[in-house]
Amino acid sequence: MNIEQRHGVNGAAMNGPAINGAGSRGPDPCANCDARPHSVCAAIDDTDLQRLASVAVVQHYEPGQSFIVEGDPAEFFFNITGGTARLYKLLPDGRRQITGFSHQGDFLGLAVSKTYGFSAEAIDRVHLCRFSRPKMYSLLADFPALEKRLLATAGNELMAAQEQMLLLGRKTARERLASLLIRLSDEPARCAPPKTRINLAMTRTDIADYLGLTIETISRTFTRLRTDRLIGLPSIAEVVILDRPRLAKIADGDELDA
Amino acid sequence: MNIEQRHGVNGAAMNGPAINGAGSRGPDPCANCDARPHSVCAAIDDTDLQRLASVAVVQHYEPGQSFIVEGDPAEFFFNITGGTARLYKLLPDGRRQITGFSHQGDFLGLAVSKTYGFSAEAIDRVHLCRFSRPKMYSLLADFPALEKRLLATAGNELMAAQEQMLLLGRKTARERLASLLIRLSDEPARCAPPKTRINLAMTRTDIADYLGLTIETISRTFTRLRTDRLIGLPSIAEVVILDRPRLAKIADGDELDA
DNA sequence: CCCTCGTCTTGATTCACATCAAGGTATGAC
DNA sequence: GTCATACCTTGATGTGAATCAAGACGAGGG
Repeated sequence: MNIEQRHGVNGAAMNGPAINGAGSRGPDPCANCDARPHSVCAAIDDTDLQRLASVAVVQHYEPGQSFIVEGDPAEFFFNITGGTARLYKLLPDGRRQITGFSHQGDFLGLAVSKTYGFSAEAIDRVHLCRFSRPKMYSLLADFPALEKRLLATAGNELMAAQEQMLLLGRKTARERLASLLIRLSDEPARCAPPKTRINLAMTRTDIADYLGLTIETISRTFTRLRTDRLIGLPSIAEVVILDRPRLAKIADGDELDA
Repeated sequence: MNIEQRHGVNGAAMNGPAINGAGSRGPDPCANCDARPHSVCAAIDDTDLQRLASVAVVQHYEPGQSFIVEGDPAEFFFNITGGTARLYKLLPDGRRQITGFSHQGDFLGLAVSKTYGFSAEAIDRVHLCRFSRPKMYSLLADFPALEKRLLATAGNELMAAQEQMLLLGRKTARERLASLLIRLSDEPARCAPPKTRINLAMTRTDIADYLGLTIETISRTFTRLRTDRLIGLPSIAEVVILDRPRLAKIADGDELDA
């Protein structure tokens, strides 16, 4: 398994995230935020954006930097405005389980606990807004619509988590990878048709730790899906879905053989 | 496994759940509800209990009866007032993953979706309150404290789900069972000291489907924990924890051998 | 009491995936 | 260009848990 130490990124970028007070990058950052329509912030009216902006702190993280550490005091909530992050938990010997990937519009830190229950790390360059807990709570008190939206978000994440438990507890390697590919192809287009071409932001190691497998098994399973003409692999970070119906059946555990 | 829906089983109790309009079993059912302190209903003041009672429908289910079916229209929310239920998802070929067990005070149905994303079944005799979605939403609108409480609940469930993903994706059989036993020993006593004696409401099959294993592996692992003097098994449904510190270390993946 | 049925335990064997090991490929530094 | 470094792929082998197969135990019924 993956017991070896994971390396950080070297260079000045590791000396801390770039921080901007919300006021420091334009007249009204929230008004121009392209993540707002996709995020819980959409619950707040245009007229109240000043208030929202006043409690948000904009931050940027380089690939590999972590911005939530499991066990640390849970001081902040986060809202991803760009890039992709991985959320994960570790066992003492280094075994890692990635519990999810967060993208533009995702809200992190819902768990009401003294400390964070997971860690979060930037995969590519991540942009986010940070909210201190007290300020977030006062925001919630003032904007019931925000709370409603958060509740809906939490419900959706709960459903996704149950789906992932089914995957981890009961699906084969082939079914797991097929599930991931189907999900990724559906993902960013909220209502649009599923994509045929997928760009993998994450590495094979990330995929393995997300699906509860090893990189070798991921690699072999990719190869097998390709030789079965279900997918194409034009480059290492790209997947083309060639036979979506069959891939979807495999993902749902609905395929006689394997 | 599917005993429910059978008309003509003997005894009136099996002809569907017993239903009481909230008003039909006493002057103020919510005021006397022993689940209220442990549930989201605690967010509602004594003075507003009439309102709460007016939207709740009390129901009872016999062992094996299901009250949520995955894929059915999600018309209701549920609040367990007594007994234990299993929540699960199925694959077409019958593979089952139990995503959790619900007890007194647990709230079900948070996911905001047209249809239920999981099924729920009574293990022993289950008592619950049922809320129709529209009525629940109007209740939420009138009692912001209720919404806050639901959000907190959802956050906790999300944390539990992440913990379970770690278990299913990365822990060994021994670690999984140890984790379950530690959790069960902590469970009902919210702040009280952990129990030494655990009563298993669920069968070996339930445990297996919860931990992503088979009954044979569960049985062997129980035996092994017993021969290692970590637990005692006075009867088939009882477990006594003999060496909690070591069991907890195993559960956390913190034990050199196995 | 014995018999049945459902559940649990134990043993023998198999298998899917992990581990160990080697080589291939892409990228950036120099 | 060469070299170094990640990262990925493929092959050989090992192993933890699944599967297959008996039995054992306990509760309930006749």
